[in-house]
Amino acid sequence: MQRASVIQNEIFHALADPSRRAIFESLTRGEVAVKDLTARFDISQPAVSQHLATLKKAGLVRARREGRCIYYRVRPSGMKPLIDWISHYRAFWTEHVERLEQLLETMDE
Amino acid sequence: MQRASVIQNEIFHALADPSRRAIFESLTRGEVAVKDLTARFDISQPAVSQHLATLKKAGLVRARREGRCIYYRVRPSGMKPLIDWISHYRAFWTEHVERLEQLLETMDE
DNA sequence: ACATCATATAAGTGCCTACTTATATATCTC
DNA sequence: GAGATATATAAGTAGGCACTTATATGATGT
Repeated sequence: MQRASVIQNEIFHALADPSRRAIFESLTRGEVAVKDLTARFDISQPAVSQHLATLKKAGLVRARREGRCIYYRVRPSGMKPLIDWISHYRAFWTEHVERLEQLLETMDE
Repeated sequence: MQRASVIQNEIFHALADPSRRAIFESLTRGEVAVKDLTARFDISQPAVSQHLATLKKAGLVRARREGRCIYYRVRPSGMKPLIDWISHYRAFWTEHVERLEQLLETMDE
């Protein structure tokens, strides 16, 4: 479980940054080249590359070179550790959320 | 959608820190007082309180005073923005993950 | 070979954050 | 009320991180 939590750290860290999450969300709509990502966001090209490197290290995206361009896309199984982390407490959510779904709002205050 | 993403920011930020995630995981096993959390982790009591304040601000936990102790517990509906964020790309996951569940490993390399 | 385009890496900088110690606030006991 | 316990807040600090500009690497076209 040590390895898993290290990966979880990297995934949570990668998704914690708004710019990185925005880039990731862009990629969920399909493969995008770095230059196109750079055009979409108001940060420099190196900043985009650095974010992509972080996402890649976390296993959330993959890269593919085609000529001069490098296309990034989401690596679907990369989300698994995040989903695993959530579903690790699935029993808890089930017990508290699903069963008392309609009462959640009143529970909050 | 602006409000939602602000909350998402706070949740991802809150869960990005390993200590904070460990504290949160402790709370999923039931209500715990601050002093007991302080005993469990190798950080100071103020550090624990600060982490709890961050989790609380993100809507992930709630506090209840009983005498001198303050008991923290998970706020179940606090996870909703995170689950919403993931399920926002549910179609994507469905397409790539669920349908090709057995092929994920081979897809990775 | 050279110029251009696309991306990554290096190096530097300012801000954020996670921690610390010290102190304030709140509750209980005597 | 005084002291003890439990927690929160204040203030300071060191390290990390997200950005920048500058430069290196790599591919294409002429």
